[in-house]
Amino acid sequence: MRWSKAFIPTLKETPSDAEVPSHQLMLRAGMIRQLMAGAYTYLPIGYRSLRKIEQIVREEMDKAGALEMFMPAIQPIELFHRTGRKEAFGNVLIDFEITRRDHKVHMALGPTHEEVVTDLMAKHINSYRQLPLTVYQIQTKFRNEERPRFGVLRTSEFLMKDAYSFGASVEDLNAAYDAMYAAYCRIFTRCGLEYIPVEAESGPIGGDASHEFMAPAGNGEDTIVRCGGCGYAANLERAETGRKTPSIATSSDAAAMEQVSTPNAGSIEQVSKMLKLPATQFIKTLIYVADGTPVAVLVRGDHEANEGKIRRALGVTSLELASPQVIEEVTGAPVGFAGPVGIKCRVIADHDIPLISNAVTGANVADAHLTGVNVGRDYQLDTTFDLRDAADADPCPRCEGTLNAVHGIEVGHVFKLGTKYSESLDARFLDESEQRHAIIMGCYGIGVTRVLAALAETRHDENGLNWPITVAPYEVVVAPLNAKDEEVTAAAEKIYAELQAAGVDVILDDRDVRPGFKFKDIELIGIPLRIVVGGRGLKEGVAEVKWRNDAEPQNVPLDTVVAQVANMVQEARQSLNG
RNA sequence: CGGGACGUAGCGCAGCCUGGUAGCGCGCUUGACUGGGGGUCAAGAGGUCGCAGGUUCAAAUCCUGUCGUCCCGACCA
Repeated sequence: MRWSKAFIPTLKETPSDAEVPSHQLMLRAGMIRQLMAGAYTYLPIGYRSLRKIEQIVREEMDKAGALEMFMPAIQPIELFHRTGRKEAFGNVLIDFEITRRDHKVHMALGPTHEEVVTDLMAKHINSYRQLPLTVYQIQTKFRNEERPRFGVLRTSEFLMKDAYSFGASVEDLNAAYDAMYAAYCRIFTRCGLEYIPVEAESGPIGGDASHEFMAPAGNGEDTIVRCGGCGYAANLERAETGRKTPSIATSSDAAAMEQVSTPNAGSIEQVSKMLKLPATQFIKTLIYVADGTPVAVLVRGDHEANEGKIRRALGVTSLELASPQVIEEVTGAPVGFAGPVGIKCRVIADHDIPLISNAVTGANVADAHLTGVNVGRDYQLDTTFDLRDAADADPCPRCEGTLNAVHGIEVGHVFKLGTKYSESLDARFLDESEQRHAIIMGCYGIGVTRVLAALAETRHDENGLNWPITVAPYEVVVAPLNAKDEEVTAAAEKIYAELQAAGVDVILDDRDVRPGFKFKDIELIGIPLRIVVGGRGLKEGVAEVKWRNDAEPQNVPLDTVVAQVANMVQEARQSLNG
């Protein structure tokens, strides 16, 4: 490619609408432009990078035995009714009616394709002999995000690779899942993206039925915890902590319990400000209704209750926050003043609760709190549970290490679906003994556009982007410093042509602009390898070669520069592709 | 859906409070010079001030409504 013939509208200044680095830099580098909130055009160099990621995904999917196909983005709403996902998706589903002759057709833009593939397989799979089978596609997905944000990280229209496995047994499912998991690791490695596979919500099957692949990034929307010691990593909702039940005894410096007036202050934040005591000194008392019975759940004031853990600790199936009426019945006070002292229902507490001496709690009286509340004396506990979200610095559940909370961007998800869709869409097969079973499914997604954004988000410096060679829009740029100097341009043209012939993805910056201008653009876009041909070097018979990451260029003789660069590119590719 | 901010040239912004001539930087066009880190000089082009209504002799400016975009939160199979 010749830069003079390319369409790379770089920006010197940062558009004010862009907040996060990936958005700012991709905009500035001329890779994307916004059409409206949550919808972006990929300009030529942005699309080149996107397609390179796509190709890596494709190669690894094929290698893992998945078969590529292509399903419609428009889907009949009826399929979503059958699986109950019209309601589950709610407003996220983009659906509409169109008129065809004399009748209306109600359809949706696919937010994903479980319904479509399962329907397809329902019609074509009859026998266990046709299984197992994994298919995939790379296609645009549509979701009406309530709040699109962070540029290309969260959009209403995005490119996704979605794969679906169909098996006759749990063994089939596990094999497909493991193959996908391994392929994902290779994909992200080849893309040069740092990633952490984490245990995620397990869904209907339980166990290790779901993993998310997270790219650690400060602006990531998800929080995960990870142990530096053993590598345990999990989604915040799912993460266990290594905390144990402490000794439950009244503190030796327990103060007298006192009731204080806290008019109209029902939240921890308000009371904390009023009493000038930190939230860590508070016991948060949440009233839930568990399988029809009210239960008080105690967590420390600065912690978040985890409903999944509470449900498991209680061994119940239904759990929801109690209504104001129930709360009044149990506490004798309006919402906001509940506490464990004298409460009229079962109480369960998080491990951290007995450790709070002289705690502040609601008084179970309107507009009043208690201070100096101590376990054993003022309220009783037999044992404690892990009832809250994991937090930074919690002990690891698997080893002696410590958990660290990190933000991450979800770039992939593998999920053991089971028979949820095959049951509702009647996708069944006959086994060896003519028994009919629902096909056992798995689904596996990669946000292709998100991988690109995550790379931009994590690989940049003050000068611009810094792409891994496998994803960069061009691997190498050849920059003649003076377009009017015939010797310089001739030398650059020669290098450019020979690199092309050597199979290197190269762009020639043949624009008639000053050197500094070229350097800035090249660094902003983040082309990994730069070859500079200038009058100065030419006199000595050398060109300058510099990696985007290097501080200083190295001089390479003109007659070997092509061979050397081709070699460097080859090695860089290999270090990622393996 | 709750809270907040912003819409003025392609981009970044000033002007608005206190109504009267639409301005700056970058970018763009032409020419000359220049040629190793977004260069200099000169001459230019480019605007329904988001949109609609209202107040006024007069509205970018004041009032009302509306649309759009961004941020925080809720939500995210």
